[in-house]
Amino acid sequence: MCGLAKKGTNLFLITFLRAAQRAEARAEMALGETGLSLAKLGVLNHLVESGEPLTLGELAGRISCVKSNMTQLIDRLEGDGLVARVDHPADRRSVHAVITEEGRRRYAAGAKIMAEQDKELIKGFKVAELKQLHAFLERVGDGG
Amino acid sequence: MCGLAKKGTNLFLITFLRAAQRAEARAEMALGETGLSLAKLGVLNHLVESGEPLTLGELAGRISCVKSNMTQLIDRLEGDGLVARVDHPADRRSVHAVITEEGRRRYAAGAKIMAEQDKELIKGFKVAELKQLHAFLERVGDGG
DNA sequence: AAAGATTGAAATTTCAATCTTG
DNA sequence: CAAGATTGAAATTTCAATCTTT
Repeated sequence: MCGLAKKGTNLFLITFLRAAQRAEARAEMALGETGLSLAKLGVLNHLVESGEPLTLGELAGRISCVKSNMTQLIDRLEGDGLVARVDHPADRRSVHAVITEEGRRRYAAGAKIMAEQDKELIKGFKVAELKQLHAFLERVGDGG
Repeated sequence: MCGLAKKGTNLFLITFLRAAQRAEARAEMALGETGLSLAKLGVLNHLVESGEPLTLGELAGRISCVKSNMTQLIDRLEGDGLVARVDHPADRRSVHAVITEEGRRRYAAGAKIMAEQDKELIKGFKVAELKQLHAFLERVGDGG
């Protein structure tokens, strides 16, 4: 975790990014015991939620990373035994990523940890406050 | 920018981290024209704000990164001509980072861009809303 | 031995180039 | 030639080990 000034600026943006750095670092740390990273968990999440195999290009799009990164991320997940590469039935250029049983178990464990982290994060805030914050985040995350 | 699921979860944490990813990506992109990264800008910020040279260890602490990372970050900043290494006057184990004139100019340019990004980010929100959001972010960023 | 910094290697992500298939 | 995936190299950060000074 590196990069942002702790003090010295009063930009909302800096406070925002710094808070996210902390939250992300804690999440990554907590996920550590499952052997997952946020990136790996994200891939498993999409495979579970979609309910069907996805091509690497599709996954890269959903995760917002470049295709070559997905190639290597799937390499690692395959090495972990959490996904498998399968030929695309129709298009021989494409490759499907399929989640394994172990992948589902690991995803469940990771999702549980993330839910705990989430609970901790919003602890002590009123519903109205969270609504406001959520509205802000949605706008930012959508490209505002 | 990679790692978080776009959809499929309803965790506040995910929405939060994903929004921050977007904001950070935009900030890095905008900073690009100055040749600075958020990490480099953070170092320059601390040197400017403190008003005096800082040791690499001190900078690493303020930026929340490991010391070896600061060594290499200062290597790059020195290569850019934005800071210089100077012997610590009292302790010969320590090294001071000093900002150069060019470093100050570059920092000013970067800070201006960040201010613009900040303005864009908070555009459309009321002061009271921002105060609440800020309170949340401060708590998260402090380690709550 | 402890503190400060550095070095070399590992991990993750992006970019440019390439290879295969359409 | 365009689309999908991969490979090899560059950039950034962290970790482990080392070197110097206290």
